[in-house]
Amino acid sequence: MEPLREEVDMEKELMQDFVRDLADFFKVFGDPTRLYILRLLLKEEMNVGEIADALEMTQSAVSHQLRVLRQNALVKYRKEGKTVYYSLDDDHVRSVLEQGATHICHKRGYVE
Amino acid sequence: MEPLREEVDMEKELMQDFVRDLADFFKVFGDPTRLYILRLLLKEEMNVGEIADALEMTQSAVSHQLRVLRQNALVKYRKEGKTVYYSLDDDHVRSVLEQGATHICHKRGYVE
DNA sequence: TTAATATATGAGCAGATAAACATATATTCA
DNA sequence: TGAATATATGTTTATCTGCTCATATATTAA
Repeated sequence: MEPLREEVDMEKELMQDFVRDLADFFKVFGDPTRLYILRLLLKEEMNVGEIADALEMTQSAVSHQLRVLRQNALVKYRKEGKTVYYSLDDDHVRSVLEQGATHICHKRGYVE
Repeated sequence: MEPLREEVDMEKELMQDFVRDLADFFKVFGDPTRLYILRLLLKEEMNVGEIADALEMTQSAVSHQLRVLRQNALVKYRKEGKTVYYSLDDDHVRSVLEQGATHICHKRGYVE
């Protein structure tokens, strides 16, 4: 049975939404500052000030990027008094970072 | 033994180069058009015209994006007469796409 | 060689984005 | 309550990016 015109359109739209979300997801990894932050959080939970100090960046810049990471569900946070501690949200984040790193290592010839 | 100042600087620079490369790598995945192209090439080798037709985009736009994919070693190509066939270069590309897709599926609640 | 076809590329523009700066909010402590 | 501290956010600006349009290159066929 042939699919209805509307079903085809619907499926196309769902696919487009998915691709847009996927692009947004990867876009988050596509900035050095955000990767530096994720790299820190890969090791341990940290608060905003510690991250800013470690990266020698302004608190504002770090906070803006943390928002991007939050909105895309790559990090989670907990509040303790005035301080906000951030950590990685999801093991997929770890996997994606590792896959990417592996690719770069191969490209650079660090590994066969 | 304490590392020399220069060694520390060197290591930092190498790390920064690595992070920059990694960001560039992910940036390539951070655009819907490029994901559409990769999605097509995931299934089969295609030439530029076929890709443009499939995506209903101009040949120029597709060609520009293929260059980005080429420069970042995500696709390879072979020439046959006037026609240039593109395909995925590397299995890491597949893995990264799958990891990303899995993340989105989880986020959307398609999978527990 | 000339025409036709497939692809690549340079220039320009409109929209997106990251950081700086200033300011707002929230929490603790005196 | 007011001051101090930690973080978040609105605005602006310089830079980057993806597309269009025009053009260049390469290959084939007449």
